[in-house]
Amino acid sequence: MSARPIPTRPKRGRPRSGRTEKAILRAASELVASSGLADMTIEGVADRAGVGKASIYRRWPSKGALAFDAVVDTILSTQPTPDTGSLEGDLLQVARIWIGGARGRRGGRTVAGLIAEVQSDPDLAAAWRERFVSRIRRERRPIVERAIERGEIPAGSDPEVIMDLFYGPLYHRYLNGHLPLDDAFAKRVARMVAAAAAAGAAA
Amino acid sequence: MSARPIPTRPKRGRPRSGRTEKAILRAASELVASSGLADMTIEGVADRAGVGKASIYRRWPSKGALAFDAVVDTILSTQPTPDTGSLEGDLLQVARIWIGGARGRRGGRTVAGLIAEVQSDPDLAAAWRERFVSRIRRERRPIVERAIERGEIPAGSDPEVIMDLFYGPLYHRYLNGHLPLDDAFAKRVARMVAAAAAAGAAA
DNA sequence: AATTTCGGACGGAACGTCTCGTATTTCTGT
DNA sequence: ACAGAAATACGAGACGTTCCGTCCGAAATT
Repeated sequence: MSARPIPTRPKRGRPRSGRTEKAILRAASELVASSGLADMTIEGVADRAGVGKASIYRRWPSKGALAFDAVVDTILSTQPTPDTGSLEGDLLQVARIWIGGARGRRGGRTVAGLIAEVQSDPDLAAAWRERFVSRIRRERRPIVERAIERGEIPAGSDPEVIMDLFYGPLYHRYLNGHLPLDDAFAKRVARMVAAAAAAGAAA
Repeated sequence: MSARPIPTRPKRGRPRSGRTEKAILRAASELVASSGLADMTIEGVADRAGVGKASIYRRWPSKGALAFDAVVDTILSTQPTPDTGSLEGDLLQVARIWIGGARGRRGGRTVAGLIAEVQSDPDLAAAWRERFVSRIRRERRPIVERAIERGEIPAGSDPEVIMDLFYGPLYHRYLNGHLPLDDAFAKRVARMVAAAAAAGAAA
């Protein structure tokens, strides 16, 4: 699926050019940023990168896979895990960062485009889960664990359900756009999730 | 976007055939059910309906709009609003019905396909919000209102936030597929949302 | 010599537009 | 009242476009 930086035994023949790799990812990233993921095309990426299409298909199996690799690191690198001293405070912080991201990069539709892409491509869906969803949830897990250690919420609380209850509403408004994704919403979500967890409803 | 049953002044020329309209919607609906929304094509619909492509484009501006009209009524008609006597009971009932739907029709990916489609088409997104999201939320609103009347939750509780907190996690697992969408999850979501609302966190 | 790289050509699928000849309806002129 | 003209819809499908994913010959590198 993605480029493997595994240093394989040097084989015979001309080796792949690292320059080509970089140029493709860079071009794809730029095109997604300027035109949106839905309008990005493999041919467009090849032209901009000054590369043959075969060189792209040799490395990535589909448009979605390339877009994923071109974009996922940028998205992931922007969100640290806060430690404010309370569950609600941590959640609010994360929600604010998340909303900021959703408003930022190209109107924040990049992630929406990826989620859309993933709905009709099982392989890509697996990559999405493993390299994006699971990774973020793993990173945010200490928020719940610390809340348990502090005695804020019961020890048996399920971090997964708490994560779903927290991220679910954010993505819901983000993808449907039925109501604003603003700071007031961030506060309410953080407060409600913290309250539900404190009440032991996640146990 | 959709067929208007408004009795307009009869214009000159041959009127549109209601039979053609029905045939197109029926064919589109069948194709979505059998092949999935992503694989439905306008040409396929035209062939199956025994209709020219122009007759489709005369009525719907895009593939997404047609798919939406062909499918939305079927999805909406299957979900009554329960009244079990408690907020948590009502929410659990809705969650179970919702999950049942997500597992039912063609693996339940139809709604996922529509949400994906909507992410890159602003007009379709508006139709989605108005004719699907808002409609369901309007129908489910009594669940929250009754809970307020019963004194289960504070009078100032915001039904919209409660809806987001409830539906958000369901859609989150549905679209990402990172964890199972089962009855245990339904119970926990219902319990947590009810607990958060009872604690007055939605006020 | 072996093997992979490269840019680009190629065939295929689906899009959305357009034209054809025909059918159906309203409008206009007598 | 009636005939023709005008307008619009119809099914069928050709058309040009875009993009996909594969294939090809030549160049590059080991």
